[in-house]
Amino acid sequence: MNYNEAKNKFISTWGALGTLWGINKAMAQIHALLLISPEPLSMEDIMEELQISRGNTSMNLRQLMDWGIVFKENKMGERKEYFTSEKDVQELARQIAKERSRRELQPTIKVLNDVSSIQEDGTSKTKELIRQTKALHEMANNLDIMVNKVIGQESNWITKALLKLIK
Amino acid sequence: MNYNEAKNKFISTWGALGTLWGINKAMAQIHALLLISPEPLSMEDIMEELQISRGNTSMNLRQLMDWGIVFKENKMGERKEYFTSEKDVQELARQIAKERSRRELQPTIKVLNDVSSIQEDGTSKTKELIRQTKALHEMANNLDIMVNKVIGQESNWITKALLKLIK
DNA sequence: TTAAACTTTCAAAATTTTTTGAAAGTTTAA
DNA sequence: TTAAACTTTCAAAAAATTTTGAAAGTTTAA
Repeated sequence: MNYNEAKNKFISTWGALGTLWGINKAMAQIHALLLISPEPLSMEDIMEELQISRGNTSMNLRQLMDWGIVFKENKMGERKEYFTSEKDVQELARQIAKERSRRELQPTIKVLNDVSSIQEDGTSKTKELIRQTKALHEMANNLDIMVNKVIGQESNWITKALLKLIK
Repeated sequence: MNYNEAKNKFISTWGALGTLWGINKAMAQIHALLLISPEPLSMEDIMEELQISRGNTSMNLRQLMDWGIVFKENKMGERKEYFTSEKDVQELARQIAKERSRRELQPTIKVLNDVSSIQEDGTSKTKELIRQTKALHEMANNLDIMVNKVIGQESNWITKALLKLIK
């Protein structure tokens, strides 16, 4: 496998994987491309490399910036905007964990809390609803605590967390 | 909020959340419905409750069974098939973690390994591709080890893992 | 100012995913 | 056997998501 084959394989795998996680292909591929690019890339560069339209590129870059994993960069003396991604994969994971907690875990915990707090009425279906949503609430909450522990940790956390879990 | 409001809120939230994770709405909602149902439900019950077609119900039940989180049950003296979900949420999480590792993490690790093993050629772009895919490989691998630790653990693991991480 | 060089927006088109429902398949009881 | 009671399959329809590209918007240099 030479450089170009490897690059294409990585970008397309990352795209497919994104799809599996509810992230669209273009967004995941732009991220993959920036991640392995030693230099910042312009919108033209990205469009050209991935064969996607200007609008698509613009919108997905914006989303990646909202996620806090891609940044604008300006080269001095140039009007054009360039983009880089977060290069430290631990920091990348931390940022993604943080955003997913904020966007998904926290709203879920809220709903589970509301639902599990309904008035017990003695029927088995109400009992079961309360029991199960309470259990899910507790689990989601513990997960969120774990995620936050990990977010607030210095670099190399994944290795450290692993060690703690193993022993 | 009464029982029906709570039930509907839970089912529709679970559906929306599934969508965010690449699981279709019907599948997530069938799962939610079974999770809070004290009794096993038939296909008719599910179709009726969620207002979805027979084909849709059949296909999604099959997927949930492939995931190992929904089971067929036969009531004696009845030909109809009934379905229940895994009720223990820790076991549920364990099963989901196991399947996601098998379906997503392991293939990803394989590709990252292949891509990061290309021949170094002294160019900065090759160096960066190797460096970044190696870092991702290491991270994916550590995650997989963590997941497997956790899968192989007895019930209540999430609380235990949490305690270990906190101290 | 103006206009060139860029980026963003958004309605429409393309694509992908999900859902439907009827036909085909299966199982069981008689 | 047959037929009733079910479930599964799958092509077509519907729905949801993604992508396009041109027009509108913005910024900078002169």
